[in-house]
Amino acid sequence: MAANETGSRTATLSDVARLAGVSIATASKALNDRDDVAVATRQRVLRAAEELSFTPNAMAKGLLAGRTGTVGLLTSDLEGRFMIPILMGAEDAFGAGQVNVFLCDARGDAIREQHHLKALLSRRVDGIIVVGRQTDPRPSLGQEIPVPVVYAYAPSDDPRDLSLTPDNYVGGRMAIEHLISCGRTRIAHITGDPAYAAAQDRIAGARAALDAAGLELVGEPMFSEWTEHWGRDAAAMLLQRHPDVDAVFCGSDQIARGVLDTARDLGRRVPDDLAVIGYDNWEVLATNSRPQLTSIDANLQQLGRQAAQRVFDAIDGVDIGQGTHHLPVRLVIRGSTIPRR
Amino acid sequence: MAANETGSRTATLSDVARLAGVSIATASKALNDRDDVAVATRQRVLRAAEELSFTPNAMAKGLLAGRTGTVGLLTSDLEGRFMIPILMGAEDAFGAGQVNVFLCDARGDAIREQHHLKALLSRRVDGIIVVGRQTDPRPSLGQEIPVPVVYAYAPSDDPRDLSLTPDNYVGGRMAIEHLISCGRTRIAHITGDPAYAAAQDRIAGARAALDAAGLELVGEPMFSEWTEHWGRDAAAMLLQRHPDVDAVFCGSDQIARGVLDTARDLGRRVPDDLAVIGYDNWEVLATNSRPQLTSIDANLQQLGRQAAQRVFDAIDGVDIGQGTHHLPVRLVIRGSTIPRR
DNA sequence: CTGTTAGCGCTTTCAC
DNA sequence: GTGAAAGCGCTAACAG
Repeated sequence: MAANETGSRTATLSDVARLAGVSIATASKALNDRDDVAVATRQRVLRAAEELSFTPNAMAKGLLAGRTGTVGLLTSDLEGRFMIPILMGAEDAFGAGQVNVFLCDARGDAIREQHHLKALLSRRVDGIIVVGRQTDPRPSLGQEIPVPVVYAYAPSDDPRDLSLTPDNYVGGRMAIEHLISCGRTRIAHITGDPAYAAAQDRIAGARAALDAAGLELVGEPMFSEWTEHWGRDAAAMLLQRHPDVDAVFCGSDQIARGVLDTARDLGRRVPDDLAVIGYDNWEVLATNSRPQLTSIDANLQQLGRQAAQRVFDAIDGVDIGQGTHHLPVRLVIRGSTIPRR
Repeated sequence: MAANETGSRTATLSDVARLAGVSIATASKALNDRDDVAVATRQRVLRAAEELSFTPNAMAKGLLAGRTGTVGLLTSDLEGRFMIPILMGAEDAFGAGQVNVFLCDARGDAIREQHHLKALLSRRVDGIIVVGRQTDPRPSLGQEIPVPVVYAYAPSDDPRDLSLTPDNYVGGRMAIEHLISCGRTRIAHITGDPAYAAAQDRIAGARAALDAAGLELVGEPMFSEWTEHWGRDAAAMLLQRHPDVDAVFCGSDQIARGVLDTARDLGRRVPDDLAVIGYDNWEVLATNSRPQLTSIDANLQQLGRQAAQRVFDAIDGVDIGQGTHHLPVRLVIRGSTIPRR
């Protein structure tokens, strides 16, 4: 019997009742631990259910209850590195209870997203989390959705929605403050695509921290792609133009890896001659570099968990508020900024 | 109205019927494109549905139809790199139609898996895809599941189940054949944890290819972790012990990155002096190295798609067979084995 | 304590 | 063409 086709229809509550010799209602009560059932009867019902390997039909239940114990996760870019931890966090928060997650990947396509949204609504999900692929604001799903919606990572462009997004401004500030506290004063910035809100927010934070210390960025921020290649090329240019830099704040761990490569090629010792800090704390990159990479971690899993929690709260009727909330990030210090003893 | 609590209950079919001035039955027929409805009536019903933004209740439908248009995706390691493409492939295959995916991550915990399985069954999913985190066989869910089950990546340990897994043997063979076709004859192998079936299968394939060419591996396969660190250390040992190697087959792209690093440090030119081939074709690693990394791609997205297709077929009553099927992998050639002109 | 009854929202005969 | 009625599997009053 490949891939299991048991001919027999799955057992229903009435099958259980019949086998136990009681009414459906009594069977229901027994199975749901209601206290107005004789112990002996409950035993009999439980045994019957066991024997038939009875599994209650969640849909029938949902039909009555009005809630399905189901939430929709509407992502736009499953492949993206940032989606996964958020998704895990959400799954975690839900997984504990009776909730299951519908995963829908719109592949960044608005039409598909609308289609998925419709499907979720028709499945009567109790709530929806929308996970974007960047921290740039995305179009709101609108205010007409009959269930609570929370936006994670990419905030909604409608301030009436509730959005949770990592605090890139503070991230940029923390990175610089760390470098300064390591005694660096000639700090440059290499980052990715200037069109990303993330890039700009981090720069703003970085500049604020420099300002506060009476410092300035060495040269202008260098923009291009979020890749190792760019990190290498940019570092080469930087070190030639400004040989006196003593630290580089990188917009991503990938860029930082490239910077480390070039520093090595040019005989600059990290962190002694040059401190390097990355962003995202992509473990597999950050812990396998030489030296290991100090980085800013956006706590995405926690962000996902919080989004889920908010959806829960809203389902329970709690007012979860609105607007875009910037969640704390954290600094993870490794050998690329602090010499190991 | 944050997070959208529209006070009014979502519209039901009977609301639509009332507004259109017809019976529920007629409204149902009109909305489902049944042909025994007058054109004018249908128009009226459709307009009413539109006006109330009526969304049919999939659960009520499912109760009647006996199928839910829903499949369960039971993964054991969401974080893993291999899960995602499979998951995407499956979502793709399903997404086209009316099917939605329930995502459950068991975090590699059998208890949690059982719990999730129960939840899926009670939600009356039409089928289940089980995605493992390695290519080592995993415990079967058993033959008692009332819906079709397909195992992806990690095969089931029960041959009565249907499993789809990448062909690591052929992958190993292809890697070596490619190196040989590049004129290499002194080939070594650096790989990860010997306890992984993947590691052993690839070695077996590699040895077969070497045999066929009358060659032998240089030294024994070097086992440890699947990390860049190990790749660097192993390469250093290898090049010292066997300075005459002209190619290294690596068990993962991460290891290969490490090997490239060391080769560079020791002044070995890649690919001229030393050809390097990785495994997994992890794009972000493979395309950002110097030179770019030739690698074996397991076509995971396609594997996911196929798994979904099989589940579909089984739902439609097609016999999908049983046993473990090894799906083709492919060689992606880049600069680490072939000099760029 | 237990069983009867009435639905949840929808589709589907089967009369009219 | 259209509508009344019978459920899908289950829970929640309410009687007994």
